[in-house]
Amino acid sequence: MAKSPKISASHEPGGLIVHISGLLPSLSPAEQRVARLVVADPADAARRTITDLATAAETSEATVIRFCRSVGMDGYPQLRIRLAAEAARRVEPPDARVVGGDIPPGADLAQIIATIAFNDARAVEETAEQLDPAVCEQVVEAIGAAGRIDVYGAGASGFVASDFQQKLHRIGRIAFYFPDVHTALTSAALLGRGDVAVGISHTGTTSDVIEVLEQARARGATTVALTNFPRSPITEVADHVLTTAARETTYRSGATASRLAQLTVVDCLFVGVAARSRARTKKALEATAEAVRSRRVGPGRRRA
Amino acid sequence: MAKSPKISASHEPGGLIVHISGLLPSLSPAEQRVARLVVADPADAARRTITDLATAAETSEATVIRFCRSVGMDGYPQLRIRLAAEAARRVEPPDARVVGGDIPPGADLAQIIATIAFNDARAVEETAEQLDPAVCEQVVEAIGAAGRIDVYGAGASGFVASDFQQKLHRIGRIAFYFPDVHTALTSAALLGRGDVAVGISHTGTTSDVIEVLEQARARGATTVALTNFPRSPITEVADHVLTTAARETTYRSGATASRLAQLTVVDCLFVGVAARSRARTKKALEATAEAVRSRRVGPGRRRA
DNA sequence: ACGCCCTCTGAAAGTAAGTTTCATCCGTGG
DNA sequence: CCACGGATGAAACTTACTTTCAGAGGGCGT
Repeated sequence: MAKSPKISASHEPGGLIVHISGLLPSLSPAEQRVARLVVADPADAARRTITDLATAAETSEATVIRFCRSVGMDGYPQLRIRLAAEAARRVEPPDARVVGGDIPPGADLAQIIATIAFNDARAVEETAEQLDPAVCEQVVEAIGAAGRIDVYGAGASGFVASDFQQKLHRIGRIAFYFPDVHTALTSAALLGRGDVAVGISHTGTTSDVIEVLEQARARGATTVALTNFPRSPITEVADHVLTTAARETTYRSGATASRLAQLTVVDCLFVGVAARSRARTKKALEATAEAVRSRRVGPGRRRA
Repeated sequence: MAKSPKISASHEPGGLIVHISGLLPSLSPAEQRVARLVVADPADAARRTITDLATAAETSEATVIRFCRSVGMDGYPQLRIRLAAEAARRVEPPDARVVGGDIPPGADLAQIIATIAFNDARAVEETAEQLDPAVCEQVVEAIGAAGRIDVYGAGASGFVASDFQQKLHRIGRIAFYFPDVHTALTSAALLGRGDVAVGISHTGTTSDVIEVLEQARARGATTVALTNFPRSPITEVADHVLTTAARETTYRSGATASRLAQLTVVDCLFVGVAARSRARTKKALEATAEAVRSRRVGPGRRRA
């Protein structure tokens, strides 16, 4: 019976739907059908009986129950109630077209802007809602006490990794980021107990990042994963897992929403670490700001 | 007949609790006991099973059902769901401190997270609100028709510039980004009529970026500025000005909120350009996604 | 005061919903 | 080709919900 993975959902009163969509890829096909129905219309799902929902998802009641357990609920009634609560909280959708997340072919610029902003803002909010402060705390602790911090990320997540590195560096922490896998592996091999390795991967399946994190862990470093999917492979090599909550649309594979969510998490960690030693940090920040001042012109605001 | 009073509650989705307490005096003693429990803690009631609630109210299940009917519900499950929804709705706005924008010295992680997320989301939303679709349209036109696009940015804005370059490249536009000022200047000197130069600077005062943009303009390129300050120096060398709306807090000079706002704008432009030639774009996006597939592992699964 | 009737109430029977168990059916890897 | 393990639905089972019904009280007319 140690079977049910049961990713904890208890600490995120607001983000059940988000939580479910994050878990979606890790569910079995039949469970995914259920999940999709639930995510598509939580309020409606809450109204249905288990048999009803099972039928709608073209599966059996047993599968629905399995789904409930998979997303961390005790059973169907609990899911139902949480869904109802979630649906109630949901603010009015601005516009049917906008909510879908995808952009209609004939959209004009104003529509595009509204859609993107809406999704981006949502990703940020929902990410914050489902972030576990306890885990963040542990990560902040680890980073604050670390001898050295390595941040890994590839592709789009590489930007975020690099951003994090820069932030940490600015407040006087010894942090590195490597655009190149080989260099990263080399660095990971030099990590040890008390050091921290942070791996960022939206999908959680980027083998480069996973390998490096694995290496870091083998060397005794504390490993942290930042991903959108709580059961993706990267989480298996991480001591602490932080998740974002972006539901990417197919069309804009530029994947900005997830990037914003990642940045938000990174920023939370950054501020958390900074807050641990406010005085020292402030001084460092001022010094770095001063350093670039000469590169600025004018009074920062000029002309009537 | 005509027995159950069944005061309709269906048309007042928000006021179930109010509704119940309103007709509390008209209920029978046993039902009143149930009603009082429900009103006192709707969320708790929603969690209980009918037997449980009956016991707590020192009555029988039958009475609970009668109570449900009395207040206009079909049965207990419906009441439960409505209660859950109701209880969820009365969650309170985050916290006064959170709205302020700055982070109090003694803040704990949860507070920090809420504050940051709130500000980040706000920055994105407000940016979208004040973005001028007409200007965006012109920029999109210019980029869509450009022979070549240069994107400039330094420091934190450099990330965004680089991101934009990558996005444009992904959909087959010829775009460049230069981390180094000298290289950027060289490139700007090679621009001409029909080309586009985009300068990104949060403060709008970064001399490097301004100079490069100026150079580009002198060569006949269309220049675009993305900044938070509509009257900053950079706007004087730009044909089109796009602004973000982030109010940075002093403390987190990492400046994430402004970065998120910038990314959102960039994304809007990107999608706008992409939408101009959907077919070609989609093909390009698919090809690039395919290219990194081999770098992904596993089915995103394998229990803890 | 008595008894009739009417409402309130919970016990128990009945029905529906939710949960568990188990046999079967794949696809995977030896 | 077989053994294995996960996924799945049918059916047995348990729990929750609903209905029925009879008894307890209480007002009120005689």
